[in-house]
Amino acid sequence: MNKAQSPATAFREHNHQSCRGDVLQAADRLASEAGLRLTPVRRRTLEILLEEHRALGAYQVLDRLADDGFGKQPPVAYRALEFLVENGLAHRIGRLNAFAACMQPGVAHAPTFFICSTCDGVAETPAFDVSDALEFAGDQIGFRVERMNIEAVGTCPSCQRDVPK
Amino acid sequence: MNKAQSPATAFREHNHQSCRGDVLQAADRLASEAGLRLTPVRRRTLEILLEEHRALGAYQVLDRLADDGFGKQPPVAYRALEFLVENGLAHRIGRLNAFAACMQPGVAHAPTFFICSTCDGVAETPAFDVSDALEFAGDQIGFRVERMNIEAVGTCPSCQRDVPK
DNA sequence: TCGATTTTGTTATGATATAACATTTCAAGA
DNA sequence: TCTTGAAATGTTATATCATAACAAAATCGA
Repeated sequence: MNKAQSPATAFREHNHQSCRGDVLQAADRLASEAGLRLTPVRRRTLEILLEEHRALGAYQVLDRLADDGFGKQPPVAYRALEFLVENGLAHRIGRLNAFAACMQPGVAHAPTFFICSTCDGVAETPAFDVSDALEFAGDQIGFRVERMNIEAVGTCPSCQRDVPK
Repeated sequence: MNKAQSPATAFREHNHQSCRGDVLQAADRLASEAGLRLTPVRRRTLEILLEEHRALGAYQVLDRLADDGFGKQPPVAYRALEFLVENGLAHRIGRLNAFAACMQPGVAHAPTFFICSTCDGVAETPAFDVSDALEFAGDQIGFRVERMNIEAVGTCPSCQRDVPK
């Protein structure tokens, strides 16, 4: 497990330069292996999501894409984001109507997010227990689970320190 | 545990008339105990959500409220829905930008939803394992969980029968 | 009853998302 | 290498979801 894959890197001091690079590299590898077309807009979109450990709205992404000379209309961003989500390179966070890069690309997992309501930081952890439990709960009622969305809103360690309740 | 509270009633044959009544009754009791003002718009909004085991968008709710002589503008619905959500009588489903009545009002729980992508049915189950696991995962990284949102999208038992994969 | 507070309603606007279609790019087979 | 169909990109236009700001009415306690 590399640095980018260890749990909750987002909320800890880390070399973000390399964390970002790791994910991007994994995405490139994945793309060439799976025959995905990680085109310039798509790759740039992923880079944008990776710039910070935060979820970005589609229009924030769009602004940056436009700055870089890509199209200026909403579908440009939505399509790139949709591609990334469908191919497991990013996740949509329902609670925020926003998107975040996947920190474990290629590793099968149900995305589990911890969203800090103070700093808007987003951490993604493997949390297999959680997804297993949800899958099991589905089985119990005969529900075939296809996708899951697990989100916790609260306060991250660093924001707890800043304003100690 | 009454009928309305048993897991995944939504996906089973049941007397919806009474299931609805049970929840409404529990809401009334809760309101008088906690001093909540379950006013006409708010109560009607809850009734509307209870009419089917589906999540409704705010504008769908608004249309029905308007038909009943309440205000015709978005804030009317959003405010009533917000009140219900804040007081645990309804939940917002991020994935759908929609709202569903809480089927276990007054019972402390993290809402766990099973959303059928075929029929749009929504079941809420207690699934304590899931929320416990999520809470635990939060502890591990020092994240203080305040609210959670757990959603699974897939196919409900009855829709699996109709179109057997 | 009076005054403060909450609730309801309105207008106006902001934020998020997609449909439909034209143009360009790309990759695979002839 | 040329052709051609599919995929990707870009545009316009519009749909859908959500809230800010303020006025009027209802409610509740002193």
